[in-house]
Amino acid sequence: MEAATKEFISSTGYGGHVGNGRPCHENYLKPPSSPLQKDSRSCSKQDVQLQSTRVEMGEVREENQRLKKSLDRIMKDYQNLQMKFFDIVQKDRIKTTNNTNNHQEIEESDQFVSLCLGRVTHDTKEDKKTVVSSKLKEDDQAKETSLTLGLDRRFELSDQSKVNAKSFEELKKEARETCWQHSKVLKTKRSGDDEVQQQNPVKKARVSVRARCDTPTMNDGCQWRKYGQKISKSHPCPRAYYRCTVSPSCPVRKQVQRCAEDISILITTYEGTHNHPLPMLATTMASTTSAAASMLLSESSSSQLPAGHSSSVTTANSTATANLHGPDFFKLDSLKSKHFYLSKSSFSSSVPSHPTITLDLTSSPSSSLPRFNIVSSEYRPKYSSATLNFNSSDPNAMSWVNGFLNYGRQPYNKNQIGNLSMGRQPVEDNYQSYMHKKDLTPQHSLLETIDTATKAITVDQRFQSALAIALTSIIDAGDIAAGGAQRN
DNA sequence: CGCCTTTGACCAGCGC
DNA sequence: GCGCTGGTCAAAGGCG
Repeated sequence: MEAATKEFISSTGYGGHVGNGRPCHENYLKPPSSPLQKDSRSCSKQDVQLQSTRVEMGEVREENQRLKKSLDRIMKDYQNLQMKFFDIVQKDRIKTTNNTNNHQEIEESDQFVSLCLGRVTHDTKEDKKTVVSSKLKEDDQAKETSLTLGLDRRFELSDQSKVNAKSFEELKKEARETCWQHSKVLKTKRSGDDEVQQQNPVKKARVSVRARCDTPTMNDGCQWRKYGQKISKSHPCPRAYYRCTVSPSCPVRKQVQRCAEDISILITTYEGTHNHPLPMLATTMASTTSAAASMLLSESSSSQLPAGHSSSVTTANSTATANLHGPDFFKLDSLKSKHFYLSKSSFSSSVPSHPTITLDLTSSPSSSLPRFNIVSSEYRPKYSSATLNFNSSDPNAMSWVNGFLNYGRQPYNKNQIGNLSMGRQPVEDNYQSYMHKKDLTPQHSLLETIDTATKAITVDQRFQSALAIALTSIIDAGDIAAGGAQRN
């Protein structure tokens, strides 16, 4: 906060240093250089200037105090809103869970895919599945504090299948545990997966992230090892295949490819679920992709249901809600608002592929759309795909700078780049966007408060810079406190 | 020496 | 059945 104030002062030119770098009070306290005061007119002129500078300083101090107070208020409102929103989400989750249980009776062989990105508590499974083996429960408990990234396939088994749920899940688990440890074991695993595929031909859901990035890959906080590269005829840029190397058994993979139209845009596609703790940055990224995929999956499932039935992706949603913390909170829940982000008519396509959702984090000068709007969709049969657009002509748009995810306006201090400097303002914009769509009147006054503050912020660039630094310092402090600040 | 990237080969799925 | 394509393997070589 102090740093913000100082920066604000210096950037506004109201700084306490005048000309020679000495504090101004030193200037006007210093006796005139000439004891004879031969130029009394210039001296009085100086006095006037000093007086006016003093007055300005006083005004700036008051202004800074006001800004501090209003910033504090915004932060408190923000936290309150988080808590309220969390309550709403929990209630929604309970409702969805009930609907899902009803749905299970109707759609016996329905299958769904869920995401468990970020910090995950697996107890939500127990809410959904009536038949869960004790072994799996133990396994889930063991993983309760783990972090996962990627997409986790889950299968809603038919009643018949439920009878064999244990053996089925055990097969899956065994296959996962032995994954990539040995080539022969790998083939065993793949054959195991083949069994799964035969029973459930739906491919793994993917989350594709489009972002401007000047490095070969985006730094998403994870360690990756390149295991292949392909050049396709239809695409001028090669596609690189990476797998997560944080844990040898981690099944998560990603594909990285430059956009054909604009090679400055990097398209990263994630697939799979991390089975190991993740660094903070990766968790943040995971939450973002999780939210997107949750929406996709939610729509995918609901699109196959009769009207009136809610999505069967409650596992994904409830998992996601368990991860709510910080700015991701908004994204997760905003994305879950299917009424806003996806239309059911969108899901009709013709080319079979992985269900894929695209997060467009590129900033396009031609776009004036608000963030988190869908601008285009690449829908495929059975496996829905969608594109979320974070585009904006607004410089606050998210982007990858030097390989690091950067939310919001570029910080003045470039050292902050690696810290995922996710400014509150864009988050608040997202939140407002969501809230306006949902028309949640109880928080309306709070929204107005935030809206007013947001306008004030966006109008005054100097305040933006001061605020950005202040907020970044808060976030940094939080990261340090959490011991999770990861810089790669 | 271990880890990583590169790259040609291989395999499976899909369309014709 | 054939060819194309996406995805993966694994040997070879580079690098610290």
